Amino acid sequence: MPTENLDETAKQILDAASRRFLHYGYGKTTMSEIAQDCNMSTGNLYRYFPSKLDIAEMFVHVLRREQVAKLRGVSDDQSLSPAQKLREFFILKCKIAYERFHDNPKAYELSVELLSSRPKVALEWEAAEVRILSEILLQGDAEGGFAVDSAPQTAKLLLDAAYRFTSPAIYHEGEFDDLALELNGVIDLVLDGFAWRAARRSQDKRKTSDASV
Amino acid sequence: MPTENLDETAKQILDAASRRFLHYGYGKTTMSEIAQDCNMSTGNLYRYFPSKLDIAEMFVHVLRREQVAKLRGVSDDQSLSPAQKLREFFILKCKIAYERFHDNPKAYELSVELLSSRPKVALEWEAAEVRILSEILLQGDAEGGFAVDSAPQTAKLLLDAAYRFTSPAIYHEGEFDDLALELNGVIDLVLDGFAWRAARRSQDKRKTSDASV
DNA sequence: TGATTGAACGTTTTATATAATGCTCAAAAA
DNA sequence: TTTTTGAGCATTATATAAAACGTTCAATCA
Repeated sequence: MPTENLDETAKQILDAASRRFLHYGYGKTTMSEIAQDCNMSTGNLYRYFPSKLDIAEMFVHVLRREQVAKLRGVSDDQSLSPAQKLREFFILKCKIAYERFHDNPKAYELSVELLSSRPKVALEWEAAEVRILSEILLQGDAEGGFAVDSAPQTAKLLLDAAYRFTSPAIYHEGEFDDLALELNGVIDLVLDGFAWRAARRSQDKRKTSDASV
Repeated sequence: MPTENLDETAKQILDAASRRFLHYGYGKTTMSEIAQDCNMSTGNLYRYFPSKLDIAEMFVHVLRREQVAKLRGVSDDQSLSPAQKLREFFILKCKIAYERFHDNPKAYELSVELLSSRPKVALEWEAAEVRILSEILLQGDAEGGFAVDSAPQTAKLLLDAAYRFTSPAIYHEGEFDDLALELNGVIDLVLDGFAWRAARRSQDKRKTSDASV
């Protein structure tokens, strides 16, 4: 579902719809308004998008791509250790969720509406994050700082543990810094868990090589 | 806010209200229905409870006391190690949230309504769990399996990490066993984190005692 | 032929009028 | 005096009518 493959007209529709979604929200923008903005009839919209909800899905898809790109940026940052990447990944994810909610309530509302009508989208989003996290975990495993059996499974586990801080569905009254502080506490503990497993693994190895001698 | 201190009449009111809350939900039971069940007028209800919401608060307070008692039972079980207690605590909390949602939607709905009108109640509930968890953590610290600096702070951290599995606000479509499996994965990692900290602490101690020689 | 239109259809949302509810308090009962 | 009552008030919920909306498709246009 890439934005690039879109027809020129489809892009125009998406653009007009996006402006209205951001300003007035999903429920308060009508198909005829979008059509008017594009100087066309409502019927013609359906030649480019199957439904209004599909326009919304494409809209959040664009937003989401920016987020995933940022998260991938953390994973690709060569100056960070795997442990630092893990921390930065979750702090950034937390920040994205926090700001989305506080700075852009319309986009937030739209995401909620979409996820309730299209649950599969949430699974795709999670899969994208699991992929990025898995890379970080495998790097940590290779360099010896972590010990990870199944990277995707462990990635999912980490997403679960950070859920409280990163879910857009949870309203946070306090400041972001307070939230980040608590999240860092969880990450500290998780990293210590990985450290323990890495230590145990190298200990096991030593035993095995001793036995084989 | 103990149930024992209640007037005989107040107990009768709470009893009648509880039956209706469970059967029809909070919104669908009226003060006049409660009054009828107690053979009294609506006005008289207000001599024993300040408002309908306060009856509801007392109702969930009773339910909640049972839950906290169960959780405390885990903490008091002498046959379990601190690590086992930690695991059982969260699995039980997860089970309570899961069953409340699936088996008793009316009570669930009531809790949601109460917590949105009375946010302080949620803080009290958390405080109760932090107290129980802190005891477990301190025991683990004393016996050497864990290393905990601030027990209440660490307890809150653990509640955060398990939020996804234990929050009544999150709907879970799958089976409980699947949920528990994932939760166990998080607990495994957390326990390894404690083990690492305990190992580091004893290592530091050795160094310190070496230096003092 | 391929693209576009806009009236028409069933559904959803909104506006409104009506009923019901939570709660108070002066009066009555105990 | 203390307890209870129930009509009355302001607010909330419900029912209903009207408007608006998403979507379709036969007709029109390029």
